Amino acid sequence: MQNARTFFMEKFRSDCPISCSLDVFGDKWSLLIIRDIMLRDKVSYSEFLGSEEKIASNILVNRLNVLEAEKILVKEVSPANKSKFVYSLTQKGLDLLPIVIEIMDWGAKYNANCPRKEIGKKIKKDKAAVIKELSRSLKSKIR
Amino acid sequence: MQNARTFFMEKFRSDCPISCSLDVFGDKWSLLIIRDIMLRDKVSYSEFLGSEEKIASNILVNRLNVLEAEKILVKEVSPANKSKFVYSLTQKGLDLLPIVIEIMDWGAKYNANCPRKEIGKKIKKDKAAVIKELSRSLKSKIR
DNA sequence: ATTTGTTGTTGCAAAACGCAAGAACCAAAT
DNA sequence: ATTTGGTTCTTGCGTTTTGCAACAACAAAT
Repeated sequence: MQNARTFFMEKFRSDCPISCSLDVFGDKWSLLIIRDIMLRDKVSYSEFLGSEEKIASNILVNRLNVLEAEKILVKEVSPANKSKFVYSLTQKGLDLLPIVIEIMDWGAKYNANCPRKEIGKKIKKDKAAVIKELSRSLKSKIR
Repeated sequence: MQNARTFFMEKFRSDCPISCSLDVFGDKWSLLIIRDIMLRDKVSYSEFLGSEEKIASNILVNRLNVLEAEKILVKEVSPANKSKFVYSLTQKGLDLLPIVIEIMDWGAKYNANCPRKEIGKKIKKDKAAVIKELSRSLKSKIR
């Protein structure tokens, strides 16, 4: 049995909250999965696998497992299809929404090749309102 | 000579602004360098190298080069010490501030081992005010 | 000339990633 | 019972990235 400090040290580089966050989702894929759930109504492995960025299946499994272990996502058998799993956000996962929105806004602002769609224009006009609205509609789906 | 589309494809996985952003700073180190500049008044290679997370020197050089190439940072000879370089944020780099603040807030909220310091408590109380205030004070230093 | 401070490089081992193929599992259809 | 189709997950293998340690390059100060 290891104490809390040992556990912490094995997992995190420092006690800086930014560093700790990046230890969890600081990679090129994790937040894209979160995006798919938050903004594209995707919920299953096969839907994530189909996204345009073409994540490899082994990487996807690994990231889903990490996000589940971190209690950002919850995995359940689909009510509609018993041979399928669906992933839902937890409150902790939903709280990533402001980060995702800010990243989207920055990316749209500085990439001519990333045309703002409806959501992007709304963000540019009133970011707080978009976060509030989305947060409200996602709230009803959290586990 | 390649056209813009080819250039874009070689660099980015898709035209999603979130994906494009992660293509630039989606790793465990880039935003820690930005944090050091924004919140800890660090400006030089040796100062970044000294941070508690202990980045390797080759990784640091690589990330600084990427951030400079992306026009997030600007590298100049130090006015005070001619054998030293200092890195400054550009407007594009400064615009990462809301992302950094949101990540810090999330990390502090969900890690018992990341006690909120003064800045963290301010963020919890009034996030927008902190961003506004910091943005204002950093604005005078951008290149 | 030597020392000191700062930035950057190199070699090598370990870890993570990307890709392709296919295995495991389950449910529904035949 | 067997097959089919859909979904999830694993494996092998080559590539890329990372981490680590030592050290090289350079300029300024002594």
